[in-house]
Amino acid sequence: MLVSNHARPTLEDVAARAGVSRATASRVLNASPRVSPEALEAVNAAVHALGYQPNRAARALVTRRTGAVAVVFSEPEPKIFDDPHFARLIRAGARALADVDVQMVLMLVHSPDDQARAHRFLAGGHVDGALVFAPHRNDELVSIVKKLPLPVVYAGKPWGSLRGMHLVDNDNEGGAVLATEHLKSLGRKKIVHVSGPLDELSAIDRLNGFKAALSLDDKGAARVTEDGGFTREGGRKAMSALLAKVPSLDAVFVASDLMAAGALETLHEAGRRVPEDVAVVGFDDHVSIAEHTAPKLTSVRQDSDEQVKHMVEHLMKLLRDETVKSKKQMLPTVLVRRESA
Amino acid sequence: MLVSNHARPTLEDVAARAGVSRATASRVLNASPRVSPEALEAVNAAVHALGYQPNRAARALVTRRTGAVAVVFSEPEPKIFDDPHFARLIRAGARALADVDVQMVLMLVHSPDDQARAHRFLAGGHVDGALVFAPHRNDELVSIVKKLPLPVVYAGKPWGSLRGMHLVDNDNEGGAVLATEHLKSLGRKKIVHVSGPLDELSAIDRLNGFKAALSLDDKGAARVTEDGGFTREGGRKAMSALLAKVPSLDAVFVASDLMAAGALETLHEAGRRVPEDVAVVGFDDHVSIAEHTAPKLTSVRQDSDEQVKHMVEHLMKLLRDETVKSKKQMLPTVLVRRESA
DNA sequence: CTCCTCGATGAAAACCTTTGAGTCGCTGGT
DNA sequence: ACCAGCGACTCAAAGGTTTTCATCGAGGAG
Repeated sequence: MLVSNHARPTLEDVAARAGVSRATASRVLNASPRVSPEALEAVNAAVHALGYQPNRAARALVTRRTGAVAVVFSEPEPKIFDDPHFARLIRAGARALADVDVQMVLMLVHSPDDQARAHRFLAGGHVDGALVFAPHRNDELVSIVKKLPLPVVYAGKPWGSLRGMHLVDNDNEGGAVLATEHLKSLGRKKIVHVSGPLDELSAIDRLNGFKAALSLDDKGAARVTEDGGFTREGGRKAMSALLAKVPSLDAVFVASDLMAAGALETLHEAGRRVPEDVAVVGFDDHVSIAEHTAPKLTSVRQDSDEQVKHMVEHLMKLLRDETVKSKKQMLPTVLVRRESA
Repeated sequence: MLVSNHARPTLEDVAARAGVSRATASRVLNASPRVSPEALEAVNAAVHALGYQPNRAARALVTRRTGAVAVVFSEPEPKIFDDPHFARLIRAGARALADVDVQMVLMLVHSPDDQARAHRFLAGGHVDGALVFAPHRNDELVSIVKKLPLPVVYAGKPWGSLRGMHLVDNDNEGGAVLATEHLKSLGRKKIVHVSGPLDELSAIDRLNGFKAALSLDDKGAARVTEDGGFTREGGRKAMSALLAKVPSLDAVFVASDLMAAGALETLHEAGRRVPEDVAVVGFDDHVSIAEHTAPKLTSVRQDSDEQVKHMVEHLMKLLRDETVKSKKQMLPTVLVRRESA
């Protein structure tokens, strides 16, 4: 009976061993309610004994479902991937998708070439849906993806019209308000801001929160804000510029931890003590950064794991039920106090 | 998710439009030599006109090939993923696999649970092969993967017997020799070493290179070496310990850039000037780190992009021809001089 | 002119699963 | 006794591609 034939067992084999038809075996595997307890048990036993694993291709062929989803990062500046934020998102995606037993197909798109490839791939029906990370202004990829008849969930707000889109965003503006209010509550009077690149909506939202908390108009904000480009080096430079523009500053809200790390270095070199002379609040709460700066960084936490988990959850809902309507989900942010403010 | 408007064209449609049979159309797509020039052109035209894309599932069903390969990172300490090295490898993998038009299925395994899942997945025939990154000693995953009838290429030497394995390694030992010789050539007399965790062979190889260049035995090496765990924080601590153990040190070879960044901070705090008092050489040549330390870091370059590219190439060879024999490939390393040594 | 060879092509089987339609044996109502 | 209804199952038809084998026609050798 036990044939150690190295060919993988098929559903037919399972059915034969369980003494039922292929159809019944299939129904057991798909948890159909219309099977008797005996059949169910017999089939399960056979599956176990044979170590049966459904053939994904055959299943995909008939269900027209691939059991895979694409995770797409659109980012013209490949070096930004050095940001630990990126690693965190990938990690979260891998985990969340594995949990629901779907394959994660990772796509990194930088060049127009990559865009074309992504277009071909996504249009080719190789995946059931996609998670898209495309933070930049006027990203061609978003227009491409929008036209596809493919369920997509975005991370954050992509640039452009949001009509009919599904997305899970962090409350960037709220978090920025939190940070700024905290600095105010410490009695700081000259609060400045290192922003992210203003072609990303998350950076704009954070800037807006900063402005709102201080009741600043555009002009006022411009006087106390510098763009740090979401890089460590950018954070250094922006901080230098701010020290020059506003020598009397006593607090700074930095729109990312990576930039904050750079800003701290600049402040240190300039002889300003943190938090005594200058209070600093970051954004992201990247433990691997925030816990290792000197002093440890107070930061606004956005839970990327949670964000990705929600994205996956929502995409699965979309895949099950085509009629889910457009939905924008907003995740709360919270201030984590450490030593820098 | 298919839209009723435009059902995707099948090979049948292409054949009809080109006025040939499905078989011939298929032959064209698979670049079979046995088709007439006219047929070839007609089919290509039809493919283009219809925007035809082969159905992957159907193809997989008959060829018993999935067109996907797994990229597996086995790493008990999830936080290590914050290392930019990880991001770089993923990026390189995504690119290299996309170039040969195969899907990359990313698997991150931390826990025994993850191992079980990976086992099921890899044994389930869901991929044609795997690229495995498993640097740690006695990694259970390696034993699991070894038993699978699945073509696998390893990154670096996994722990244990290498019989019959395919791998692409960097010349860690040679690079370490390079670094140490360079420090010697600068006239440094008291050279110490911050190693990686000694449950990784790459760390051991680098340590061995260091020992070889200085003709040290185990005892001698122990006196001038500290384990920095491949983390920034570990680098700081190891450097402190070394300063205590060998106050007169005038050079240090650090087994990774991330650790070197930490070591530089410690040296700075201790008032040692780099490179005047202490010369520092890192390993990895991570531009995003090495270019942004103060002073800029001299480092041993290992080209991860190249490594991954070779891994993919070799795996593809394995997939085409089952009879390729076991092969260990070694990639050269080279010293990149900047300011720190 | 016939017989062969050979290259290009087509018909059809095979890959493995899901699923709608049909079958079978019971129960319970009339 | 009969029939409707029902639950549990089986049959067999897709689903789109590759590949083997047979066929067909043309051209060369005899």
